[in-house]
Amino acid sequence: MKQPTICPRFEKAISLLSQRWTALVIYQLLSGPQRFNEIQSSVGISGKVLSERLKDLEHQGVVKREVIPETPVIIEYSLTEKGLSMEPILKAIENWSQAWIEPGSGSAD
Amino acid sequence: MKQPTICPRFEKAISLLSQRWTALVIYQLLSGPQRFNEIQSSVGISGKVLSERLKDLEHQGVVKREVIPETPVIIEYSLTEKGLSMEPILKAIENWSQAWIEPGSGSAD
DNA sequence: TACACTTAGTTACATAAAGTAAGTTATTAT
DNA sequence: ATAATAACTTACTTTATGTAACTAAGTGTA
Repeated sequence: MKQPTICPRFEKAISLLSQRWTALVIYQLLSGPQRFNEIQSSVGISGKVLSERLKDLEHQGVVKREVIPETPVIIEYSLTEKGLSMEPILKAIENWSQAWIEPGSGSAD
Repeated sequence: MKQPTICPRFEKAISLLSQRWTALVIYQLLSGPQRFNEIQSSVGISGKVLSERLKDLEHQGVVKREVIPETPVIIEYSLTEKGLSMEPILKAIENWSQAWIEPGSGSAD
């Protein structure tokens, strides 16, 4: 049994961010709207999982999917207001990583 | 092929925080040194995974394990300086969750 | 001393999540 | 018509988590 000593809203936010790849995908989208393959190759995630994550993030109102009826049709993913508001979190992680993680070591991939 | 558009230090920090339970354990320890069972019951993690996480966090210099030779012997886990310096991250998540997550809904995990 | 209880784990086995790679549908370039 | 690209999906394998029982050391009680 879990007795939530911890705030359920906080837990929910954590469980969102603790999903593998989610934070990285959001971070990537922070630099602007992007297409599926763009995100996939810059983040290094498999198509399968990216597709899952994007759907999930869409349902949670963090990411917006737009079909742009250009020449062949472009599908563009971007952050919603909710997603953009996570920037301070990602920046905090970035700052911490600059201060405390040494670059050279182990396996990042 | 993956081309790391993303800073390896940042990725490393993310992969640390994206491990299930890790952020919650650190958050919990932010409120002070605690014992194994205390963390386990407040976070709602299994002993097996907690043990793994704690070892991992120790290796990464985030958590410190201390054996206190009191009456029966107490094993206390606490954050190192590196661990304490993650507070802004957790606070940012907390703030975001207060602003953007509604408490009542679905499945947290 | 024997029996039960607590702490701090570990072990074995079951289920869920991720990775890999090939396949799909639509469109476009040659 | 053939090959290529974008955006996914499907099938199958590997890894991570969950569950629950078990261990070792110490303590409390009768």
